Amino acid sequence: MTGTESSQSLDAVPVVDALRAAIADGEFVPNQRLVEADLSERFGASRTSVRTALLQLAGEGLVERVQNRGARVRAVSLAEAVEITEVRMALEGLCAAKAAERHTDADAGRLREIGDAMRAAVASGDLLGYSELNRRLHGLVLELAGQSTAGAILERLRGQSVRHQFQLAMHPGRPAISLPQHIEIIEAICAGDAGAAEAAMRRHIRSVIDTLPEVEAARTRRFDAL
Amino acid sequence: MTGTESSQSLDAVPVVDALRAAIADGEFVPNQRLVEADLSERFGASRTSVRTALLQLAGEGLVERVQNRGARVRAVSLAEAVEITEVRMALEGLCAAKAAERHTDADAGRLREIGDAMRAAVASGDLLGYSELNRRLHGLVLELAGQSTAGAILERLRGQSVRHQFQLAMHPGRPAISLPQHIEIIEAICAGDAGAAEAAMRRHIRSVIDTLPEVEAARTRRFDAL
DNA sequence: GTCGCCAACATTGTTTACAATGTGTGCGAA
DNA sequence: TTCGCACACATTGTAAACAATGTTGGCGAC
Repeated sequence: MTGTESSQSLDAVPVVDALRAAIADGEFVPNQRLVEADLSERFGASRTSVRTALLQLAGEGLVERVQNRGARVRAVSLAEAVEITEVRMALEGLCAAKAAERHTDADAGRLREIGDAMRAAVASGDLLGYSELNRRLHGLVLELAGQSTAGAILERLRGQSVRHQFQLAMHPGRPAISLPQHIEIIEAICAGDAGAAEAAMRRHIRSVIDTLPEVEAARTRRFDAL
Repeated sequence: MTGTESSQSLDAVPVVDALRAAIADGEFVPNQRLVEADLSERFGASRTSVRTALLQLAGEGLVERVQNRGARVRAVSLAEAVEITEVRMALEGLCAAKAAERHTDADAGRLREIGDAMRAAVASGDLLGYSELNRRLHGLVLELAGQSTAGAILERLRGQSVRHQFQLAMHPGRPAISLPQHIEIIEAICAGDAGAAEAAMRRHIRSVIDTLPEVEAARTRRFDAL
């Protein structure tokens, strides 16, 4: 008895959401096998529900399936994380440009609000708070862009690279680099300069890409130390 | 062939492919209901297989499903087609830049070969041939880019907008506009100029976006004439 | 005549049992 | 010992029956 069952089962939450959350939270590590029968018991759902959930998550790129050999949590390599982030660069660049064209004065206020909060978080060394604000900023840009297609794709990609992204936020010295980039993005959008907004967003994400290898190196060092 | 065909769709491989092809070929029109039992008989498969296929195609954005009310072919509006093409612009721009950086001399030969064939097709008024060459060019750029993430996304988007794209190829006067753009893309990639390749690709797809409303207008006119 | 309700139908969602496939293990022979 | 082979186990894939849900048409009341 895992004891977690009474609270979360009762299938109030669809299996697919529970599984996605479990993977995102790291309860299942990359390459871990996902046996249908086990998950069925874990979530108190039928094997069919688990099966369809696995199908869907395979479509989202969170799990890998091979015929007659089951599913496992997909491990995204550094190279794949770079690829994913390059796609994000292109797509979020597009969204930043659109946001610059479409935003209202009220939207500008919301953007600057996040910018101010970011400055405060960095000043006080609140890494988790800054990480959360980072999510909110990128999310708001996406919302202002009104690009549902790009938005859906970015959401999926975020799920795939959530582990790498999280490590990034904790990388030493990272906020000092990314804060001015964020401010630059916000100001370009508020100024209604689509070209500048796209360029600023791309510069920002390019620097993320350049930092990914360091994050990976730090992770492997930590792993080797065990 | 960025393909590496969905090695994750092991449930009902034949059914899902057959259904996808049927939708792409227009055998099922947008908004047409897809009743599981009917499809089951149509493809000689069990209802379960059809069901998982529908699940997967819903994930690919080709069909829409509402709880307890079944599935239907997703109709992509003009606005959605524009959004999709804007995403394609960003992603294919990225791929063009990568292709410029990574291509070999042999690759350049293949690119120019397609370019020459395109000139010939336009000169002889071979619309279908030109349309096919267009597909091959974009596919080759994608292959040279070696971006499997972007490739998979673009493949999905192509499936969603295949109808609009096809109409586009038949649009009068279109080849005269797109041919020099294609040549420009090819030359920029062969020159190894990533920035120019990306810019050329984006200009090309921007012009596709600008043409989409006309195509839609022509389509509705043809529809009204019936 | 129209509105609302109820019952029959059509269709999807879920559970269960069964078949097919892949994997590992132990036995026997060279 | 070690290699092959066959059998048993674990796991996934498929099918069919059953339950739940939404839809449609008709009947009666106002």
